[in-house]
Amino acid sequence: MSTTFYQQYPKFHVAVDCIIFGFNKGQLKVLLQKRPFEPRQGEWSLMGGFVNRDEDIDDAAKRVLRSLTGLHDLYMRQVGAFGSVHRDSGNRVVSIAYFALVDIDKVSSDLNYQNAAYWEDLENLPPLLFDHQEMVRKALLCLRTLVSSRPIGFHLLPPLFTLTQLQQLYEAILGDSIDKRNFRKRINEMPFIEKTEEIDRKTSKRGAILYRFNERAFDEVKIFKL
Amino acid sequence: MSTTFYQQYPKFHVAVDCIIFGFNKGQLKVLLQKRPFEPRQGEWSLMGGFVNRDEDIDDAAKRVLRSLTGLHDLYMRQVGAFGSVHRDSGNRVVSIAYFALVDIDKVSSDLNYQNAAYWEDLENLPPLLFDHQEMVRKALLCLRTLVSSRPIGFHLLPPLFTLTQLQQLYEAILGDSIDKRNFRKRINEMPFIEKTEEIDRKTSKRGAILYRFNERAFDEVKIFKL
DNA sequence: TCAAAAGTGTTAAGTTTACACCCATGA
DNA sequence: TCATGGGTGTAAACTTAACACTTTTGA
Repeated sequence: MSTTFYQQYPKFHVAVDCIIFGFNKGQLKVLLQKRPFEPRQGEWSLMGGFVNRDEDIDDAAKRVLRSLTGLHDLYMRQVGAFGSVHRDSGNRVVSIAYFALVDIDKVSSDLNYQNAAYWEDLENLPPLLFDHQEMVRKALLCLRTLVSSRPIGFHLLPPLFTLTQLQQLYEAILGDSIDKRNFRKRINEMPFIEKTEEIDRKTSKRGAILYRFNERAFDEVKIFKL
Repeated sequence: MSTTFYQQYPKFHVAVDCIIFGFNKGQLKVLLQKRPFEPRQGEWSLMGGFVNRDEDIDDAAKRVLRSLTGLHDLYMRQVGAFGSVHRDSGNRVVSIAYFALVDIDKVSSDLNYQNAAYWEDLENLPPLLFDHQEMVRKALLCLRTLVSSRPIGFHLLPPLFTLTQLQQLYEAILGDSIDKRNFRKRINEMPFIEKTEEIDRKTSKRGAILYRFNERAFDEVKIFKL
């Protein structure tokens, strides 16, 4: 029987840990949790969970993300596996890190409250449990690489956004300032970023034009370009 | 006791699978193995192994790589975790894929023979076991991204190499042809690629200058640039 | 009326691409 | 002597970077 051969090898707990990025007031944020169980209860950590017996690891990540945000569809990518022997002081756990991008306004604050989860500025994170700091670092690298080649930033913004918001988002992700005119010129060349009729008056007296990401138009560009 | 909390969760076999890239005669190659055990014994697969109880996952990958190549120091990077429920038909196994770059001449052919391992052209791979095809695809994407931003190609070449070899290597990795003069111009601007006094006469009557990668010079460039 | 954010083009610098011939040598 | 792979520079196209003032309006 085939399982016999496998059975001589050790088994491990397998977990997922999620780096949930949000964006608000020009700041990139990460959703952190006060760890609700021992060991090291109360320390700041990423939201995680163990993989279930009949669950794909990606589905485990989706489940954890859903349980903390209430969101069913969100942008999520694997960052990598973390498997040092002593990375978790409780027991041997191999953990797969995922990052997710969410519209911070759509996240359920009830669920955040129930899970003792809080948005913290990426620039000013508290010390984190285990290797979670390293997971965040790698997730940010992943995000930077992706955002430079694909329009995924929209997942961090509300459906309608101003160009100033979009620019601040890119600056926050890339950690560098961008020339306003050059930025707007580039955006103007992207047919999938559409001007709307709406005006935002929250952040300026004059008001700023609201834009929208048109996924359909983006897919068309892809067809012709790739 | 802290382990109590963890114990309610399931455990899984955790494996590593290695995509070992080599380069010979203008072709990128992958080292494949005839799977030596059931289930699906005899099918083409990547070289893999289970993670040991007190072993980091990276160390497990190094061990597997060493057992098949005889090499202790090789360039290796994690590709990602693969964890679909039914990816392995033998049992539930979460597998972490790693790719490695080796100088094909330094690989022990005795060990290859003992492990029923063979170099196959990347362009012309046989059907592979489980999700190994997908692992190779992701590894190649990883490799392309890395090779475009860092000088890691040297790990696939002998210590001394000609510019033609180097160009063919880049062409094989990127899957695109490169203009010879533009390529050489770029290489010339890299102080860490050093001309030597040696001439290679294997591939041409006239002979070609052999070059060498100077890691120390590369590190100096890094210090000033980063 | 003024403070605060929105919006708008041009030029220079740098990078990338395209392209064709001579060289050295062993067979 | 000729076939084979090695080696070399320039100009055009394109991309990126630098830069400053006017507009609108609520307080």
